[in-house]
Amino acid sequence: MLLRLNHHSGVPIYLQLIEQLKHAIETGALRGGDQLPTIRKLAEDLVMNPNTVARAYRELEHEGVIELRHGSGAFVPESVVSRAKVMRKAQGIVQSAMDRLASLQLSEDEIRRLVENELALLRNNESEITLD
Amino acid sequence: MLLRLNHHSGVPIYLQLIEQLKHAIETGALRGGDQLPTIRKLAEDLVMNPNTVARAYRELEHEGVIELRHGSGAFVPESVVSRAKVMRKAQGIVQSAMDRLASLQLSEDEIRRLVENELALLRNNESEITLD
DNA sequence: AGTTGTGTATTAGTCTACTAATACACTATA
DNA sequence: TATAGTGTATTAGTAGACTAATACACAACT
Repeated sequence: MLLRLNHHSGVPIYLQLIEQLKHAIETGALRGGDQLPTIRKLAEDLVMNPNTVARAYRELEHEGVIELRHGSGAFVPESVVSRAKVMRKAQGIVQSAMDRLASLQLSEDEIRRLVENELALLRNNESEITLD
Repeated sequence: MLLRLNHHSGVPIYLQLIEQLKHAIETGALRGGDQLPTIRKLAEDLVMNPNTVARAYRELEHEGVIELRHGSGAFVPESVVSRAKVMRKAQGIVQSAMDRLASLQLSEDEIRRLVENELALLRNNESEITLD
């Protein structure tokens, strides 16, 4: 398994870990039933605190991507296989949208704001203040 | 001009201001050549520190959306009119993509991660760590 | 020139996200 | 039931983002 981490990007390590582990599952590097590296083992290899790895694992479990067994380890459930297909489809949607946006000369921050705006609309929880 | 602000959403006020002011321009509530509300005036109306408004204005200028004239005020340059069209197009792209993603039952965080992933790919600045 | 209204800069306080240090609790196996 | 290996919980330190307090600098107008 190959993990790409960047300690100087400003992106929290635990988020990068989540992304990379998901990628490993989606590409088949990790398959249903497989056991993931131990929290301590991975923390040692990556030279970081076990809690940081634990946080990534915890969130992955919360999203249903992995399964944590207290005292035993972390495992990839069989069910994620079909989910991987969905994620690949989603990734394609995002990629084509980003490509089209990039050709419009938008900055990254502007793209992020458009996305956040749409997400907020799908949620809808705002109050109003009126000026003359 | 109507401003929608939410002090309890966790989204920084200055970012909400940026979004709302852009929206005002894109919808035509603010037109080319118009003067925006004074920093102090807007800060007073919205009951916040002038620096917070100033920050929003500063970033909007950095993005070319408004023009700051030291001692005079903040203005909407004529050039933003064509840009508004581009932004409307971009907004449409994002909206359709978000709709399709939402129908795939993705969480907001998952969508954000896909977006960040694509943005990173368009940039490309990572180092690798290999595990056995 | 003076005055008033404008944006700008500096500094500091507060809050939260992130990471780490450390101790705890569960499970498997001998 | 002992022990080694696993995930879990609590607490604290650090850094950065956000906002505010305050003083500065420029521009228009008399």
